[in-house]
Amino acid sequence: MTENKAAILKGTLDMLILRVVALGPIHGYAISQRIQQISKDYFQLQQGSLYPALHRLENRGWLAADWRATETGRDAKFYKLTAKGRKQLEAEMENWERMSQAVALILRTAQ
Amino acid sequence: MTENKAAILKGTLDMLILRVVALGPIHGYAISQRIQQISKDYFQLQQGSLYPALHRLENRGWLAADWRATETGRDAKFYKLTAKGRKQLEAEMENWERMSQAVALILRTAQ
DNA sequence: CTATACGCCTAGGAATTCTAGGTGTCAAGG
DNA sequence: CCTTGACACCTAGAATTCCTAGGCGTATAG
Repeated sequence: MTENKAAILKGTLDMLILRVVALGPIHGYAISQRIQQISKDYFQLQQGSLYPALHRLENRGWLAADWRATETGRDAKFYKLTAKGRKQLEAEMENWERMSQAVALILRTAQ
Repeated sequence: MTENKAAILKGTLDMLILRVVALGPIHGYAISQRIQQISKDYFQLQQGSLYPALHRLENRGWLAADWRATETGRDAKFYKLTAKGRKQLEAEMENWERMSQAVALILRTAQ
């Protein structure tokens, strides 16, 4: 039924966004393109997931935003990581490592 | 706030349960113990997550159950994998591999 | 006889992502 | 000129999943 689409695992999106923003100031629309590009088209982030997530991250003080013009002259909301956001990203990455190793333990348990 | 607990990533639980049941017929209570044990106490599966998940998997035809006695003489509901369940498990494991590799691409993007 | 482990269950809340809509600008092609 | 598509933002509500917090009953150890 729904096994065909590359949906994003719930709880992972925040980390992915923080990680991409950590590469340098970037606006929302470009974040989704970048995530898709870096993941070699595996992740296809929907706008209805993207923007609420960005507002959530901003409300929690992990991202800060300001409006600027893009290279092509359009207005866009550029995000950058706050100090809190950087700590959060580190924590989430560590947790991801431990979690995926725990999953690996279960998946690879021979018999 | 909630950064201390080893919550299970949403969407992962079904795969973990299917994988443990694939090791041989086992009842619900033992499944949660086994997941905790194999993951070296990383995952602590709550009963309020476990039993609804088991019913879900049974309804989808991935698990089949029957009541039997445990070694200690108690009644318990033993689950085993169906053919459909085995296919589902394989699909979910493949998907997990691809997904975690896509995450790794993003987390390890230099710069 | 009382606390703990075993073994099952449910209702409701919290959190996250997706579907499906909407707005407006600009550039390219017919 | 005019329509299509990419760009760039937004929201409401559905769907899903997991957790919290209860509940039931039996057996065993202290």
